[in-house]
Amino acid sequence: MTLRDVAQLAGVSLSTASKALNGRTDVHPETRRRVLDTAERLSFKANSSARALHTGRTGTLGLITNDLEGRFSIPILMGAEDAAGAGEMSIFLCDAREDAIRESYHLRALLSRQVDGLIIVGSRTDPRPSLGHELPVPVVYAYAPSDSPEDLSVVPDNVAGGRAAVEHLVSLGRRRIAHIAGDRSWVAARDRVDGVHDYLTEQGLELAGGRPHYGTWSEGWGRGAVRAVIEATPDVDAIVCGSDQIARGVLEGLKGLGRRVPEDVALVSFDNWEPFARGSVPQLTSVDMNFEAMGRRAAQKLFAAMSGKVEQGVLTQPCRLVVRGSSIQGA
Amino acid sequence: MTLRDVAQLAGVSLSTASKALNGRTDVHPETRRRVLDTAERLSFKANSSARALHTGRTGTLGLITNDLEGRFSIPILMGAEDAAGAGEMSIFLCDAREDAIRESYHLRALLSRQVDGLIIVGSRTDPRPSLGHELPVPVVYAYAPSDSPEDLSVVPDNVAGGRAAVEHLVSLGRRRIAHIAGDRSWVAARDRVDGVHDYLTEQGLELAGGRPHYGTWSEGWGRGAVRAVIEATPDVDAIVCGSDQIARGVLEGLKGLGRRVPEDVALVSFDNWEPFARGSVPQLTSVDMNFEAMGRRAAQKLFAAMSGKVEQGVLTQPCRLVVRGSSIQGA
DNA sequence: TTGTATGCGTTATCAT
DNA sequence: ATGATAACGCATACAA
Repeated sequence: MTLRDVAQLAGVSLSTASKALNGRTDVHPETRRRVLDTAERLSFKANSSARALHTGRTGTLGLITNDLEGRFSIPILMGAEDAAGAGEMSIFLCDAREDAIRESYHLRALLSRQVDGLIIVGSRTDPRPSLGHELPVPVVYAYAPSDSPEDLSVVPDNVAGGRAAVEHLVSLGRRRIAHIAGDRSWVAARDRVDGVHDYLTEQGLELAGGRPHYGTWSEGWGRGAVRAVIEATPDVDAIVCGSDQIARGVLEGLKGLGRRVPEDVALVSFDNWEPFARGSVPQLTSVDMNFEAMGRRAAQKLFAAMSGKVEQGVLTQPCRLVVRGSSIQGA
Repeated sequence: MTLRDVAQLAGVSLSTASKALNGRTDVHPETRRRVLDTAERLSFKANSSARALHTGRTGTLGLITNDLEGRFSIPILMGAEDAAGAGEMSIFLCDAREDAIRESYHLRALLSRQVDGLIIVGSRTDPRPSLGHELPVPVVYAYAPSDSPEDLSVVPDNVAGGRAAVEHLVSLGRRRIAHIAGDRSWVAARDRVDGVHDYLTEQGLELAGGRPHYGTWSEGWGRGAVRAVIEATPDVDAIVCGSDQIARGVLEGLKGLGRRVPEDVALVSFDNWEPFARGSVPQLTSVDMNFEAMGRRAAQKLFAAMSGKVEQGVLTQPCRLVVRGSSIQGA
């Protein structure tokens, strides 16, 4: 099924058929209708290799991801699909599995496929090595920013997320707030801590126990840490947890200690990973990273760069507090 | 950077350069080396649109998925990447979001991009509508089988998985085994029940309480159901749970009832979704669906079909029991 | 063994 | 308004 067939059946020349299908001017309305009709009838779709060969644009994006479970990359992919609009763009998804060799391998393959742009998704918000500035197509880094200020990156605003979490608790009248955080070596953990600390300081408050408790991103850490927190500051009335998984551990620990959530201790966590956040009793109030919006934004910036509007630096994507039963009774 | 440039710098003609790079015979070793060297030096990669236009093969696969979180599709994608071998294939990932309109839309787009084959991933193992047999490229259905016997599908062997789960419990000496299953309307739930039932019957045993307990795929269902089970059959010494999430609820419920796991009651579940299976205390013994192997298999079958070896029917992919602390002390 | 010439399906330029 | 024709970059049949 080629354009030639369509042209023949419509009784026009190849070039007229092309113009008609591409919505160009200088083609009689009647002729255009006839061409469109026959194309529809034959369910003709232009061969995109041929088109790409001529136009130099393939209408494809490369998405290289490094998060093994696709927890970030699938929503980001969906956002990018949306941003592209009526399916003008198709996306190659490659999994680099945190391996630089594999990543550069995928990179070469994608460039050879003449993708129009690249989105690089990391597994944590710590800066990652830049792919360099010699690439023939624009690149946007998502979730993990590039370590080069000349690149463009989109990352979640974890500091604002931390503020939002603790602001919510304060607005509920809680004042003795502890923070059981994630892994100190992760920027995300420290950013969240910073946001919490900033807001408390502004309000003339401070963390129960005077400092955050760093650990690991696990339920086990939450279970263990909450014992220490309750022991050190028995009057604590709220806990900010570094992730939903930590919160699940904290919740379990609090039950074991006879504290009710949210009556005695309110909980707010991060990620809003629904299987975890909505599986517990009570469900978790959590700060959502807005991955899909991040994907949309990344793709939009990519399109902008493709049309010449290059931008640099790190853009932050607002987070969104989702309130559930762990912080408000009856929610 | 085109082949012409490479040829020019290597001092040969276009066609000689092409032959040299494509490893064809009838080219002087010395000449080939010179061409390969210059290609390497210029980091030349053939324009795949041009190649595709000529050969009719794009070296791309389309993967249309319907599972929102990418829990199935990412491992399946990885498996397919592996099966393709040294990165010969790139994969378009499209998310149809359980929407037939969107699916057919992606389908059209992928066909217009001349993908060499298609993998269609569903969100549950119930049969799904076939895309038809008029497609110009081979299709393999993964996880959710096609409802047409003329198509080729690869699905997890949930019946064998159910057998494996209960066989493990019986081998540990458990005899009063209950089954808190998932949603009865899902084939996966019924298959797992069937496997459990078959093995028990073979062994002259039967389920504690005489029948499985169907519900929903949630922690909440597990929490509630386990109370009823313990009440009805207080001497139960093992429970097969329809999913890891159900098992998490069951585990929590058992603790509330003062039963120890695994000493009093052993637990086996399905999915081996690590964040859940490894987050609890004890960790969950679980039946893994082997998604990555499923992806490899699907891709292999696709490649076979692409080279003429068409197959039909539903292939089952073996599951794998992962033993952890919920069934064996000290594990 | 090497080079010349042709075609893949499309778009774009230029006559008509 | 329409149509002939030349690219796009590569692979191959065929001539040298």
